[in-house]
Amino acid sequence: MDSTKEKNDSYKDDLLLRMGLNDNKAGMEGLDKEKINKIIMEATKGSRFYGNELKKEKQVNQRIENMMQQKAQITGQQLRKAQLQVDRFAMELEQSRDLNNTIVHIDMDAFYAAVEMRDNPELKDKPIAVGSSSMLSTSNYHARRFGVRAAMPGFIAKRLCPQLIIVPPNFDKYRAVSKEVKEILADYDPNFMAMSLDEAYLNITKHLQERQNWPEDKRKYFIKTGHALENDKPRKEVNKLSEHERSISPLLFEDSPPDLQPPGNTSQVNVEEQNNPQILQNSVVFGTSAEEVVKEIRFRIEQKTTLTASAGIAPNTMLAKVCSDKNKPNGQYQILPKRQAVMDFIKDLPIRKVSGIGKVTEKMLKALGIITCTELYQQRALLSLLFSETSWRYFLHISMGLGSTHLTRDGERKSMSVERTFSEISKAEEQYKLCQELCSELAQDLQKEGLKGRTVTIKLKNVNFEVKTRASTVSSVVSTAEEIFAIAKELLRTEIDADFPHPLRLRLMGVRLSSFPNEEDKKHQQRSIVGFLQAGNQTLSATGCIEKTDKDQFLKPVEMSHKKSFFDKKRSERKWSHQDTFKCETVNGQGVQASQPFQVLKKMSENLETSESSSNNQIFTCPVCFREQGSISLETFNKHVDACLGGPSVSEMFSCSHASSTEVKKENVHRSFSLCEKQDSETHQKNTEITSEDCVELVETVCNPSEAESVNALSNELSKEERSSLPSTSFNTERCHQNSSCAVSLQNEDSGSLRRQETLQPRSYEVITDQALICPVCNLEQKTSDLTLFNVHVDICLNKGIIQELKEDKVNPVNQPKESTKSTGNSGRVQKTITKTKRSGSMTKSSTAKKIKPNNPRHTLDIFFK
DNA sequence: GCGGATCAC
DNA sequence: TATGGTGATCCGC
Repeated sequence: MDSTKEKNDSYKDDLLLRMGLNDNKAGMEGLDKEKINKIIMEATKGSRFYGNELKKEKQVNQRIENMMQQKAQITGQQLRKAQLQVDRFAMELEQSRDLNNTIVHIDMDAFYAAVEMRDNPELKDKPIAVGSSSMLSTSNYHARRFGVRAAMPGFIAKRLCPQLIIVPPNFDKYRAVSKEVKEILADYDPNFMAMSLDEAYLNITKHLQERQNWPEDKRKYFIKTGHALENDKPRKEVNKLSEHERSISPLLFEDSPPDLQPPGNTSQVNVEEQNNPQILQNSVVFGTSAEEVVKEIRFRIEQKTTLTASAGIAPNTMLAKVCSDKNKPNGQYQILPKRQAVMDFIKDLPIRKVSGIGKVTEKMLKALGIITCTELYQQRALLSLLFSETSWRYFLHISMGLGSTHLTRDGERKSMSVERTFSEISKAEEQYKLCQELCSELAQDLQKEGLKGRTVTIKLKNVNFEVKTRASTVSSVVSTAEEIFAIAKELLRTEIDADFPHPLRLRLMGVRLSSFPNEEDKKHQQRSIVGFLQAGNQTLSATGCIEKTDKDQFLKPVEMSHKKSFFDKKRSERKWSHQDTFKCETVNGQGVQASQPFQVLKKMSENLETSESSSNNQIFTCPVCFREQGSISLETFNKHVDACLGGPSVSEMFSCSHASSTEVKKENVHRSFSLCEKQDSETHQKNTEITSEDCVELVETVCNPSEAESVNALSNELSKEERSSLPSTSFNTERCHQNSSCAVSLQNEDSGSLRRQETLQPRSYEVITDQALICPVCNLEQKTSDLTLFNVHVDICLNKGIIQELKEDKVNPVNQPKESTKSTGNSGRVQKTITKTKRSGSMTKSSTAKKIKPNNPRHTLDIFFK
């Protein structure tokens, strides 16, 4: 959509802040700004929505106040020092300024509304908006004169403009039109970056070079002609294009018929049809400059879709985006690739125009007297003391007119979610049901992209518009509706319980899955799998295609001998960890990583499970010696691998493993492990040194009176449903050992952190036992036969234990995490040690200046820093 | 890793 | 009567 930001400003800012400073252009016809604001206020005042907006505003004001206090404490010396450092960076930036690229930002004008108008001539001269009575996606320019904007609820829009026609969105249609536009764009930059259905960036640098040698013929386009009455229209449009674009006013745009062609004639002129003399009556030749190229693009878009687009041309994406807004609608603007041209343009540019500077950032900067880019530059030293490094560097880029000069390809998706707004739902039953439905939907979407992830997040918005998110990360990826729901349900339950006896009065619920394994992870896994299964094992088919390089690596171990193979490394790590004295240091919040041999086995077992032939005897290839092991049982094979590794029996590891895992960061998790492990070591005395030690260590660590209670507490955390539906079993050492068992081995890592080996995956588990699944935490038999689900259950149980532990911590402040934490002095609060610092070497900041939470210019940052 | 916030579209 | 959905990122824990 074009300038959603501006729409929000005029609507919300004026509504809430009544600052009257934004450049709302709604005044010429329709309603004047004051009247618009009055109507909006009347419609909104006293609503819950408004109440929440006020609350949020107060928070922002508080942030600003904090910032101002910090500002007041900054000394002249600090500022001078900062100035030097920032200027050094600014100089580097200046030196690396790149004006050699021609970036174009294309933005379709009032896209959805324009499509609807095009396809329904009755709407042509009327104010329309696309959306629903609760929310509008966009409005046409006619409606905008009444203050009707995107992101405005339809019922308020109706008050502003009673004649307003609200059209429900037809996304399929918009997608189809968008595709047509993109086909054109691809001619100029096959790697163009689509930001949405109606917006895209192009890098036409290469096209421009090639175009210089193009004959006129190649730059010639024929104007499609409709019936006689319309004949002149297109030509007129084209002529307009050759004139100053500024002369094309919104009024002209509004008045020009959206359907230049009669409805019946849908044929479009394109390159293939150019030779058809019957269609062609007129033609236009575009020049070779960037400006001409963009005119050509817009011309072609209009010819093909009967829709207009606006465009910006500049040396980088940030500027191009701002430019495309300049002569909207149906206009274009160029910043010439000269430093001075850039600076002139930037000079008085309000920072709010820049993508990434939103309402809050604008307000915070305004409090510092910063409205334009010039002011942003002038205050650069101060900003470096008040904002995070990410933020002030971003600000500096903007203030110097810098941005990305190349378009980065879309990275991999990081999350997927579904959420829904509804009329109040307060009954827990209905909330669970809804949650389940959302999980199902999400699972379907995930399946389409073949995604699995480890973090489930639920989002709740109550009737007062207060938003909460709650997340849980489990050890193995999940993707099915059942798996996700098992986790989401518990998160929801915790929230419901927390407010008991009051119900959660919800107006929105959402479920998100994230922590998808990245490419690295996948390759890693592949390698492990291939290593085990490549030798003529059919199960390869289950893993899909294998990369050649990976394959080679395992097929020719001898040739690889000069390098340390993956397993070699793991083997030495393992030995090293055996020799090293174990230190029981935990880092709060530290993730647990799988130790390799275990991981490998897990993956292999998964493969066995998923393969069609899951008989016990398989042909295995040892990942250590790379010898085929013939048709043997898994257990025998495991023993062989162990022998190769010189480590403990794999079968022991299996039996000494946990059916699930979570992060070992809370003590009660240790406790449950210890209890279990204790039993385990009694029955299995052949534990490795390291595990034995660990067991002792752990048992000692938690050997206090509350330990048994902790386990009980965990099982008590289970819902009534679960308790009633499951057989009540006392903690059973035998089961603990056979079915789940707990602590595996602990490695001493470089960081000195305590890590637990990745616990066994359910499928591995299934390989070795077909007994009932009993949760090692709550000790209850689980109904499910789905092992992933079982795993999820155990993770949840463990997480619940963590929650329980936190509650205990609250009650008893003495019970604080002791490792890797430091007291902050005054407050007595405990902070986690900073393990990672993003600060660049040369930059230091005043220790007194606590960072203000900066804005989050998502893709702007992408664009800036990639 | 979690939760709140900000931003874009 | 009534104020969206999806995805990303950052910061401080």
